[in-house]
Amino acid sequence: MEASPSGNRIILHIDVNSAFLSWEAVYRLQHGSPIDLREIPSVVGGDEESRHGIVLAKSIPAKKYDIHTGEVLWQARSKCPQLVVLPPDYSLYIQCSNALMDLLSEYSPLIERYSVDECFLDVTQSLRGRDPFEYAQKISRRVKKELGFTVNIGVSTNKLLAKMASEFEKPDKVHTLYPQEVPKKMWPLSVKELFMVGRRTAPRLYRLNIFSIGQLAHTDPHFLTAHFKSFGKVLWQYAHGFDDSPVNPYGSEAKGIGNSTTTPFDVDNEKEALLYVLSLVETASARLRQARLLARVVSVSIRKTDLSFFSHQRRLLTPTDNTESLYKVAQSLFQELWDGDPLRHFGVAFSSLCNDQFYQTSLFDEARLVRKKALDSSIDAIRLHFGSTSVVRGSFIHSGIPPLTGGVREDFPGMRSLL
DNA sequence: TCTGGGGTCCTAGGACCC
DNA sequence: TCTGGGGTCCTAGGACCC
Repeated sequence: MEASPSGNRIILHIDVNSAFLSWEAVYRLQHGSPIDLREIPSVVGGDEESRHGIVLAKSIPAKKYDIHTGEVLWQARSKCPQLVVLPPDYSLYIQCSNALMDLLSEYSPLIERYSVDECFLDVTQSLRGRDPFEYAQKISRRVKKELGFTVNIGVSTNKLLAKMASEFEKPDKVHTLYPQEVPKKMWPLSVKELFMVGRRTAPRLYRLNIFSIGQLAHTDPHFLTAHFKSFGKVLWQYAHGFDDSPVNPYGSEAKGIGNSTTTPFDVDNEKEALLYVLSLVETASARLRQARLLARVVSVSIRKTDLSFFSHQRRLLTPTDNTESLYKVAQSLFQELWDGDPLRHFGVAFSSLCNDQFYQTSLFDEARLVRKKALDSSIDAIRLHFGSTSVVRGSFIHSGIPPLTGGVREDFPGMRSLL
């Protein structure tokens, strides 16, 4: 293994243009639809009836109507009455995502899947003297030809700059953002365009008279740490384009597994609320077992009708993956958390995970635990073979509440908020 | 007319220990 | 009659990413 002549890495960031929407468009074209959704104002959006009605992805024509991802659908429609709204089809998106990752892995084994529609590729060793920009263009053309959708590719010497570069002009574009190009290409941008500057940090920076990424880069880092603590240093480094995080092909181990849901109607009684908590524990604990992990921390979260958010968590004496044990903790957490106000959202999450090979139990309750474990495995196996609704707890029958809430999906590495 | 669901990381404050 | 200081662990909340 030899380093590139300059000692620099070459990193690509590949980002599918309007991923969910492009994938829907390609699928429909392949199935005989005369319309390319990418060419008309269209969005993929959740179901409004059940209060999931937000924009998940938008076409470029929809963007011209000032429609944003995350916006509520009725608002998007008021901006564009002829807007076409499609329901999401996650299994299709996973297939498209996998196809893309398979194709890209041919260009380097150092591929890190950052989300369902984004990845980093370290091509330092695979370039063999070729020009990185042309190499990226070649990859991009092949994706378009073989998979039917377009990507943006950012080219640079680290992940941060590659990611910033892929955000430049869209769609179907390759951009470079090498360190020497930072003053010209990145510093003029608004500070809100910088990775990690979100809806809360941007206004705080404006109040400090910092409006462009260049101004942020030229701010005394001590001044930034005084205002933002350790995050101030991150902001300053990112504004300069400094980042030495590696492309990690295996992703890091999961730190937490959780499921949450917004309910179709406000929940105002404990019985119904606990059924939602149970249905989330069922799916989240099945994911835990599937990943062969045990949890030491259980947390329960709720959102009230005014969208205020609360959570309680508890550390267990012994890690477990047992549905019943986890539910008991979740139940008590919910009871100490809830003050009786109507709720619109529930969440259950497990963290402080450890490998299930070291499952240790006291002799006292070993027999009980073995039985519980056997029950979980049988139920998991039956659900796997006969469908997720083949075994349902009696308490859910006629309750109007789905017995399993939240997906037991193929595991994607979680999104890192830092690179 | 209220905004999904999956994550990661950081921080403040309190408990507790020596 | 007055309670210092350092360290660790835990919890709740808040920021960010897609």
